[in-house]
Amino acid sequence: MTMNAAGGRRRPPTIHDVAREAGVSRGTVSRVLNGGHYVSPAAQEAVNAAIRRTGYVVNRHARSLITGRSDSIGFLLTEPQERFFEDPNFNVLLRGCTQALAAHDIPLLLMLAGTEDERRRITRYITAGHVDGVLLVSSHSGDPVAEQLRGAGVPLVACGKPIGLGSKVSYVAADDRDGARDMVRHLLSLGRHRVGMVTGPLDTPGGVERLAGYKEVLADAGLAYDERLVVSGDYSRASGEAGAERLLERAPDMDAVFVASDLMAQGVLAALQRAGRRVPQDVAVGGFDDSPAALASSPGLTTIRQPWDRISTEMVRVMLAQIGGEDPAAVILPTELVKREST
Amino acid sequence: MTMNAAGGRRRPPTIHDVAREAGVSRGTVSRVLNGGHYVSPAAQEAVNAAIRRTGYVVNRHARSLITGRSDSIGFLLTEPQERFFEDPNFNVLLRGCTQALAAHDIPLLLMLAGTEDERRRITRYITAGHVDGVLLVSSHSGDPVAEQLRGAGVPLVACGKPIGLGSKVSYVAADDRDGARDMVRHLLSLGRHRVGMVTGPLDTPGGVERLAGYKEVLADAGLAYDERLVVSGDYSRASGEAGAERLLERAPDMDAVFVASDLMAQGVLAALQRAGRRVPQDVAVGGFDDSPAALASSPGLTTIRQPWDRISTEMVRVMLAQIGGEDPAAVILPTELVKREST
DNA sequence: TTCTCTACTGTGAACGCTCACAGAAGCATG
DNA sequence: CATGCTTCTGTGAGCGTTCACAGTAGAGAA
Repeated sequence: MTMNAAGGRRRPPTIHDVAREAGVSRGTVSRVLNGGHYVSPAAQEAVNAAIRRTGYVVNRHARSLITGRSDSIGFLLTEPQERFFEDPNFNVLLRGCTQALAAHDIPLLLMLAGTEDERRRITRYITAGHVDGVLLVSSHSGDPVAEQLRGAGVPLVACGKPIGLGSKVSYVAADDRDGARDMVRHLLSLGRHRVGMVTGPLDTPGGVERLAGYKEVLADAGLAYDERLVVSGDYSRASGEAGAERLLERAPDMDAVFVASDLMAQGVLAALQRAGRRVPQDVAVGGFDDSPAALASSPGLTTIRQPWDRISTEMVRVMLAQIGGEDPAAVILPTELVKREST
Repeated sequence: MTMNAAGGRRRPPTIHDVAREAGVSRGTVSRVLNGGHYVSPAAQEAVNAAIRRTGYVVNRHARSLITGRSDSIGFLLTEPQERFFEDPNFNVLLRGCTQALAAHDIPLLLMLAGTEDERRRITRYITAGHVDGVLLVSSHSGDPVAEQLRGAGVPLVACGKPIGLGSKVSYVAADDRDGARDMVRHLLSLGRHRVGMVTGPLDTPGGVERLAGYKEVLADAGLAYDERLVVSGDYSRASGEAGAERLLERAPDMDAVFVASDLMAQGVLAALQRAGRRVPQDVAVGGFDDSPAALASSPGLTTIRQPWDRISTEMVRVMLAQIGGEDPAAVILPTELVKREST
């Protein structure tokens, strides 16, 4: 007596029911479901109406069984878990990818590889063909998981240029060097001459490139490279704090600092404030990422925006193209300077 | 000439291949795969050896097609996206659930419902039976998605007690009231008498319960409830900051404050420092959650630990029990006071 | 012996879909 | 009128499992 939904849990309609309802064959319904080529408008309409009437939704398992595709893709994070807990960039990227995939009706399977055990399990899961491809986030070089997946022929799209994986793996990245140049030019344009830098880890392309941009602009401006003005961190807040302390010690006359991530920049701000330096009056601070952390810090952080939305949509686009048989591709996206109160 | 992995992409072994290799029938292999009841030790061993030799992994789609289960479960977050970006608690919970599910070889599908459009899409996806159950994170009351899912009979386990969903939905929560009592007792034990509070949103059970605990302890200690000492926030950092400012204005003699989340407590610390109050000397600050934010703040935040690991494993346990046919259950877990430098 | 019971094993029939193929209909071309 | 081409449609087979059922063998009871 009640509607379908309540209690009963009756068997859901199949493609067969839809075909009968629409007065056509299974084949025609299937064709409508998959793009509608070679289907007459009349049949098209009849099938769509029948689908609406019956409330039919495709059984993905039956489809996958025959197509061999799972129509789902994995999001694999091989960073240590503390970084996942600390850095909101992951959340932004995760949300972007989830959304971009949802537009194609593809679910995202979350895979977090912290321990060695997890790495093994996840590798096995992926190489078993349970996902069609993997969106990879792993900044450090020599990632064994990525290497294995690539070897197994799993479509892979990395966020940021992966080190040591050859040209066979696609990636989407922001233009790190150009962004760094913009920021350092901005700092110089404020009349600062003692510009320090807290770099990212130098075994990552991002870390190297942002440092390269810094050096280039200094050279162009005729300023000598002073190694007392450069320390390196690991993108964590704590390393930013420690870095700033070292800089203040080694170069007390520093009047600006370019920090390779917003999270580290938060640490830098804290260290500067503790040391009694005013930001931006005494020391101007520029970050990188435009992560939510940049807005949350006080004063608001001037930073280089990574176009996270475009990065995630591009990752998904490249992934789908690759699953469709295209060759791996590299996409570099432009960054943008966002001025706030810290400079 | 090369091993299976490279280039070739040959057809993976099926249960049939394993059966032939082991000299038994498909049925026997299937029985070994599913728990091994009614299988002789000899056959058991032969099948396992054959599986190892062939590198067989089950085709989940074929299995799902016949069992009707998807063997995957969704993690649904209906919070606004800013909260997802700001609050590391979500990451902790997400990781916990991913891990707990992985132990059962069940993938986690991430579902983020920000816009109305996404809500619809996700609801359709879930009610279509593409997941076996949903782990739900949505603190606010009257969540229409949750209501619909419950109506459709989808197994649901919420994190935190859901409002307005009747008793038909399982949940796992920390003992908010007891945790709040512990914290306020701790603050009083330091000799403070003017203890303020920044509450969570009062349309959430967590918000209400933590406030109730605060009131209880004050009453037990014979202290009058002073409404100038209580402001409410929305768990965001910014609301903590604003709350602290209001408290300082309305009750300048405040010597301690209990903040209903660590994130808000970060904001409170910032506001206090800006107002020139020393923590903990002038004002002691206690948070709630023991989120990564508590460790990152300076001074380190005394807080009430929510047992995130147990919360996530319990959520998964209850979920699997429910899928297995058991009734919805409520689990309340004890909290723990973690002392750091802010008190 | 014969029967029953338990422990184990094999087999056919689904599950709901897509794909390849065959065929029909309509229309232009030889 | 046959032929070919294009557009559309229906049908059978099969994807890799699990499940129900039938059947076998061996042990113990009648």
